[in-house]
Amino acid sequence: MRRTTIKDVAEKAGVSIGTVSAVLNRRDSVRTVTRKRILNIIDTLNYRPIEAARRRLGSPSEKTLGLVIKEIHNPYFADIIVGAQEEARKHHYRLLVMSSEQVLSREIDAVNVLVAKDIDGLIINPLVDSESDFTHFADLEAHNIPYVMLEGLQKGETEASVVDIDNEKGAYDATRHLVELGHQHIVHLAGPAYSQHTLERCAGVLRAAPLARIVHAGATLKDGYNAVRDELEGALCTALVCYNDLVAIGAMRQLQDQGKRIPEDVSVVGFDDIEVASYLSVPLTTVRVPKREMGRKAIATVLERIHSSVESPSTRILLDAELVVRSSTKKR
Amino acid sequence: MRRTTIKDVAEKAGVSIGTVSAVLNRRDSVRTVTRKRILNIIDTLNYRPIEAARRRLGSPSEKTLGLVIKEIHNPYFADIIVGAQEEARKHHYRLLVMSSEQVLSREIDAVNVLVAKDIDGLIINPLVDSESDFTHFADLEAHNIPYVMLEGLQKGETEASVVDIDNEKGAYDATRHLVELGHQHIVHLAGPAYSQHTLERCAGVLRAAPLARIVHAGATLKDGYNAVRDELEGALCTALVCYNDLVAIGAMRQLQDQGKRIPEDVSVVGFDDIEVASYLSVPLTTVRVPKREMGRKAIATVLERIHSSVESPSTRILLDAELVVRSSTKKR
DNA sequence: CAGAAAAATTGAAACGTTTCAATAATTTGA
DNA sequence: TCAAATTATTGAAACGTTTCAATTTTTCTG
Repeated sequence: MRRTTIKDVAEKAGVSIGTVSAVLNRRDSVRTVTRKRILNIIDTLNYRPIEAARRRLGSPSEKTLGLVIKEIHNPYFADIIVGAQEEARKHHYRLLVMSSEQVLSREIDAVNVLVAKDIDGLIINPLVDSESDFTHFADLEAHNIPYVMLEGLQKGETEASVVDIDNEKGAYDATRHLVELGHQHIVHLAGPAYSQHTLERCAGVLRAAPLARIVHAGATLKDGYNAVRDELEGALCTALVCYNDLVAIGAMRQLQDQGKRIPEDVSVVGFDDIEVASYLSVPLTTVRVPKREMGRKAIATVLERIHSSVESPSTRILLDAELVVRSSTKKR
Repeated sequence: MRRTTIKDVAEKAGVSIGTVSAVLNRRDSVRTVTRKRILNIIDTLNYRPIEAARRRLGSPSEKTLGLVIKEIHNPYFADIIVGAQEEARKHHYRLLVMSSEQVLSREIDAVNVLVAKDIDGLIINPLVDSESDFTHFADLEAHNIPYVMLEGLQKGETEASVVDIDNEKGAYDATRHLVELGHQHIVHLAGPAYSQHTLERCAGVLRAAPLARIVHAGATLKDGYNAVRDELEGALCTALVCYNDLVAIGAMRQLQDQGKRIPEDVSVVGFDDIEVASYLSVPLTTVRVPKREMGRKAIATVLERIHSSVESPSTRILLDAELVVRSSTKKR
């Protein structure tokens, strides 16, 4: 049972495959009658060109971009995806999304698949990992596929552009807010080791409150819940700066389990401003990250690189993030 | 600046492209010395076969499956994706995810892209739409691409298998729970029109509580929030059955804004059991849907179809969903 | 209505791979 | 050491498209 090909169409229409191809590619050199006849047959035969065969130097197939995120569960990424999709769509590009689920081998794998699927550009939120030998980025460069990162990487090896917010400043603002409210015992539930953001946000917290205690937590609801349970046992703590909103929600749940009230007993600040943050019983004070905007900007940036013939220099675009004060923080 | 091809490798290694191809495809007919030399050169040149060129009858390229969901923002889908990814991985398949964001044209588009990218099978959570002419499903069939739906469609036109839960029963159980608690004024915040689940769940609610009032809401946080604000103005209502957990959370927020307590004044039941449901200040009573399991099962089912040579009959697999009682519901 | 100009169509090469029959090189056995 | 057997390599066809120069058909002009 063979797949229908352009040849079948041509045969049935009594024309050459060249003519069918011309119709397919909307070249206006085909007579209206012929075009109609061919279009008809395409329809009856339910023919669709096999994308894989369309490539030829200069005709880079359906325009497709790839996006590799760290985890599908975090609404933070959902927003980035939506923004990216919007922008990609606007420029008639398709977006293929893959998630590394915080495993480096999967990140590498995802990049490989995407490259194999012949994408024209890539957005990636890379994992930070000492194991990382950066070959997948080297591959991208070797294949001449422009890419943009949504989180800078330490090593200067890669020449990629970065679209992000100023995480240090965001964390500083959040912590500063607590300090101004009179908090003296601030704990920072820090993010996962595989994230560059973790480092940047720690730095911001410490700049605003040098005495803050840093506790390793993670990036998920459970991480926040567990960190408070395991690390804050009876510890002196009047305010929590969380790596992100999910961690904050998890932490709040555990705090509540321990009979502590928010914000009366403990103030909590999140990060990201995911939608649900404002729907909680105690609406969360958090740092609003322009997630969609980041997605959009990232796409716009790769697109620029794709279309500029000259080797554009790598840039670092930092969007604004601002503190949104709601009900989870209170004067001490 | 041409891309490196197999020819370049062959030339540099002083062998024929056939030999390089043999190495690439792990055929054991290549002498160890030759293999090593070629592998080396592949490495230096950073060569990677252009996937697009690998297709030939019988060698269907990198094994890839597609997954089309309705919206990226709902954690419900995140879990399905994770389950699907797990199962796909286990069988050495890759998963490409696209979201229709509740727009039919995008769903069609997504299917087209995926087909063009040469997927071997597809999982789709289809939009219900009167406009839908089902051509994209017809296309899948014409291209002989097996697919599985995560939500049945009314029309009997398509012969696809379905993996789902018994939504009618789930909604019945949820509502029955409220009835048993003595509630007489039950309102159902129903889902969006584009979802088959909406119909099924309405039916379940009405079977358990024929007098329940059905209010059109939607599937998002905002939908829940707005529905309660606009439709329940002073209406008699002691219990809410929500289309899903997101709607429930939105509704609870609005209820709270109106000074109502949960569950003392109003009991609320959700649907899906997304992770955050159990982290809320008032943990949500909800119907637990085995989301990962569904993702896994769906993949397993397409895979079966892909590998069975005979035309396997379409099946309808219903997984178990059960009510999880937490704190958002209370005796009247 | 002929000839020229313009428009439409054809046909073959090219894209980068895999496959497989044919050939070449190596190993084995006596 | 030689032929046979085995193993390794080659070369060309095939996959389904696009492209573009060459050819054919149609339209226009006087």
